[in-house]
Amino acid sequence: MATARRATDKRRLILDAAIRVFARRGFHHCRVSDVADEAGVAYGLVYHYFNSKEEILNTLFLERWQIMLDAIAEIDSHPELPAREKLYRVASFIIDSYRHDPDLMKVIIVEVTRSAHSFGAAHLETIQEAYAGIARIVERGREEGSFKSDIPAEFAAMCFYGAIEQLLSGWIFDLLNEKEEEFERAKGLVVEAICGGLESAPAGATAVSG
Amino acid sequence: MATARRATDKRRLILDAAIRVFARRGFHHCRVSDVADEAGVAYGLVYHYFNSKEEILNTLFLERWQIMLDAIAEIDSHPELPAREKLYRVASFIIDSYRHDPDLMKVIIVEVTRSAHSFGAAHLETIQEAYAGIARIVERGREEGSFKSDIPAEFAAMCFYGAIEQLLSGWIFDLLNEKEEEFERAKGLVVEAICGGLESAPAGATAVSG
DNA sequence: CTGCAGATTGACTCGTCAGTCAACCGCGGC
DNA sequence: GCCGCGGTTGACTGACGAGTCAATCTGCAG
Repeated sequence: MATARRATDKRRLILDAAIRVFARRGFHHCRVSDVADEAGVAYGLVYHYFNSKEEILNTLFLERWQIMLDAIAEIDSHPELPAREKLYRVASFIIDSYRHDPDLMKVIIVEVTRSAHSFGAAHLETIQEAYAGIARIVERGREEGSFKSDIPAEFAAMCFYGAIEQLLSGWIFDLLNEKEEEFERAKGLVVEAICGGLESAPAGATAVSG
Repeated sequence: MATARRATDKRRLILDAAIRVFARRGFHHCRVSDVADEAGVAYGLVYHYFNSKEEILNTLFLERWQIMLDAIAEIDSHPELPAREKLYRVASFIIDSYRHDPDLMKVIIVEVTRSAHSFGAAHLETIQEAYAGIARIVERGREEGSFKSDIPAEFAAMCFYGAIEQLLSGWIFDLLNEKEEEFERAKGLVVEAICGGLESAPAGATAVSG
């Protein structure tokens, strides 16, 4: 199996190199040879493991997105948790994903999630599943009475996800500080902003969780 | 002046054609000849009015973004308006921009605002001015006491803008209904979600004071 | 009518890659 | 020691598309 092992390693090597190269130069602005060079591998080998440049990006996206979908489903599978806590965990997961592998998240967001042409369109349904997962959490919050019923769950989910993606964009574009504490702080703040709202509660009704 | 007039017309013709073509196929997936054809103009004329394909997109972006920056500043210049009303007007302006010219907004968002490579990076400062403008509104809300002080204004601005951009993306990607009523409804909902929060305000919770 | 200046044309150039392919290696089996 | 078969190599091709440019047109001024 030593052979099989090594073959797998090279494939992984190429994928990891692609993450770095795509993150650095962007999918459209880099050459397949850049990926091969970064991986320390011959040009042709890339085409031994992948049918096209696009397939590399598709692989990276699907691999990672599925992990996120599973995480969201797992978080929502605890009936005892309040909706706000669930959303906090979702925000945590996404922000930690960025913290742990910023290049990969950058590639996924910039090249797929936010790219209406080619990749965004191709993976539209997969992307939507994340919104749907978040919407399910909000829906439960509505059912249990902790969330308002006049904001549709799907709508709330898009606002929540949009806010988080904007934060990630802030880090990606270097508009936000990437210090460790900032990540932790952002988790709490984004949940407070979306769940608690920006307005101060006149009658002193702002709930604080955590 | 007849000559100058016609020259201007052709330039505008090319810009408008570019909006349609960029929106339909994406900046990277269309040829300069597509733009020329769409404008009903010879290939070379595009290069008479613009130095490069990129310059066309830059022109479109700067033109429109400045209008938005002015609108935000104008909205914020009314001291008598409460912060929530100001944010409502900002949301209105952006959503109406999309309603009025979806192709242009699609191009700006997909190709510039959400494109970390090339265009997004090039116009980073200009884009940031919009966040700053919204942050200024939030800051005033904090000062006048209607907004919480524990969420930084810049952070709140990014959440607000992110939520709106996500909605526009929903329309762009055809995830959301483009009916007239939906646009109006979305304006109110997004402001309610961000300002009022998702949580229903139950009696008696700890108030956070700052 | 003539000539100039700017507008307009579109065939052509030229660099750039994505993807191909024929040859080459190295290891495991016989 | 030889064979065969994945794994590996990188020079090459073919398409494509941005940008150039010399020729042509058009309208006006003298």
